[in-house]
Amino acid sequence: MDLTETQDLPFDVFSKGCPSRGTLEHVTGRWGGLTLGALYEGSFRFNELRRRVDGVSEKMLSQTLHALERDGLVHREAQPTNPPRVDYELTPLGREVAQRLLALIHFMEGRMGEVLAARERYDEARGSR
Amino acid sequence: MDLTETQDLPFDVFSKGCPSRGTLEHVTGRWGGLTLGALYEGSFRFNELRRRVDGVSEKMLSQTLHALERDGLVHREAQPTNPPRVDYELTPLGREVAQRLLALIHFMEGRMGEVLAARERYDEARGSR
DNA sequence: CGGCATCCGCAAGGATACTG
DNA sequence: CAGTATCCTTGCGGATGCCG
Repeated sequence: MDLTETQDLPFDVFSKGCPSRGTLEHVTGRWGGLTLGALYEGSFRFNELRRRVDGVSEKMLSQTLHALERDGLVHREAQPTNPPRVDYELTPLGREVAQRLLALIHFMEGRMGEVLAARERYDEARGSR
Repeated sequence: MDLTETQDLPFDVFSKGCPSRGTLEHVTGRWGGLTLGALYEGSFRFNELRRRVDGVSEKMLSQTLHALERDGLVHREAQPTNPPRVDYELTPLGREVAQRLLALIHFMEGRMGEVLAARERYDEARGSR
């Protein structure tokens, strides 16, 4: 698999107006990525997700889920019971996206030692400025 | 490779205070991802990069490059000539990160048809509201 | 050419209150 | 529980000007 090759696809994320850039931002955005990652482990209710994605506000989680649902990456299953119960899960497409995203996340987590070391070298070289 | 498994690493991006979340945001941020993607194709000068990453401002590109350099993902090679010449390229670590990021990007680009279709279904179902 | 310093508008996003 | 609505602050990010 040659990742170097610039494929001749109709959607090029490097072009300003391309809709793929918007979707990429939903996926890699501040909360989008963490939400997809959390949902990769299973189906969760709204407040369960909130606890899993540490730091997300109610508003942002709601907004993020709507965007991902609209892009066809997340499925929303609502039961009209009382009290209401709503479950979120990944669609097949969402699973494939999340898998690739987690590959990146786990890789980063595993190399944080190198990253932190690089930072120290950088900060030391430029001291305080 | 089981991506489901929650590894017992010292760095967990799902926790609020973890430094890995910051680095992930540099990588997946609005311009970070596109910059890494562009640099995957080779070494480039500042203004070459600006042209490749369509829409990025001078300030944001500069800021992005600094963050990535500090995290040890990008190497900056400056020649003290006149006029100055500065080349940017990925470090080995940066290459591995970019590769995983591009896997995600190219996958998304290839599935944009499905995404766009899902959006239409979503918007139609909820019509105007 | 390759930047940094500054100003500033605006939208992302947090806190809170309220609804079904 | 599962959200929506509203207010308000922060800081992202664009524009401009200047420097080595």
